[in-house]
Amino acid sequence: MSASSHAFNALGDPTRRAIFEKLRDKPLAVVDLADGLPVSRPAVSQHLKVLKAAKLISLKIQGNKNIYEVDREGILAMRNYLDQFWDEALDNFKHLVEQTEINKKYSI
Amino acid sequence: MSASSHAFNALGDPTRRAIFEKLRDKPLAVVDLADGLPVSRPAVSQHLKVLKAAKLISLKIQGNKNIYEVDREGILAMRNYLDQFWDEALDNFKHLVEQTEINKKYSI
DNA sequence: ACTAACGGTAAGCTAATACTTACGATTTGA
DNA sequence: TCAAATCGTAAGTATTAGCTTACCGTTAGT
Repeated sequence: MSASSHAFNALGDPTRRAIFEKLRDKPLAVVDLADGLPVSRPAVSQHLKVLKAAKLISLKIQGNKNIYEVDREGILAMRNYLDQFWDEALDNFKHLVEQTEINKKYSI
Repeated sequence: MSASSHAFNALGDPTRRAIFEKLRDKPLAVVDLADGLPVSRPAVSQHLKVLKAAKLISLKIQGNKNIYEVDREGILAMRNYLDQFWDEALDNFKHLVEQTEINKKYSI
């Protein structure tokens, strides 16, 4: 099982995408994530578990609260997967990200 | 329902990913796609329907055979979605693809 | 013309999964 | 210290979705 396969599966669910999109702007606690969503908080917790396993989000515990934030590792895995099907821009893009500092730690 | 949501759902299934990956190198007919996969040919047809709806593949009918090939539109939709969560490389990449001929028709 | 190959769809079954409620552990703050 | 808040997990249910077999229409080739 590659890393990207978990990620595609994770974002395949509409509720998980909604959670993921809530984290786009800023990190949020579980209660804040559940707020406004049409499912219960335990359901959100279960989705967070899947997103975390896919390395699409990461967790930092702040006392009482569990703060989740976007993790680029899962996103990068999906991008690399998609790039296999992408002829024209692929070479140019790869050269670009090789020079990008933030990506070096993921060793593209 | 955005275009990318269908695409993530489509690639969330391992059998569909296997089908999609078979099309990475060259277009294939349904029988050729089903060959080697652990599911029946009708199952493959059903998966192809989902992949096509997600605009990840397209179809050209050649007489007897239905030839499927990778469609960049769905891939591009997913990339654009993921770029929303991608701070650093985003701006540079966007400038790059704007200059890439093949992408202009999708109006990034 | 007739047979074989290709492939989409329908019907039905089964397994996966998203959801709920209930519970317990930890932390905060009054 | 004790009540309230946060959040993960377990158990159970119900819907989803992927699979099979059966069937039918179209095209290719003899």
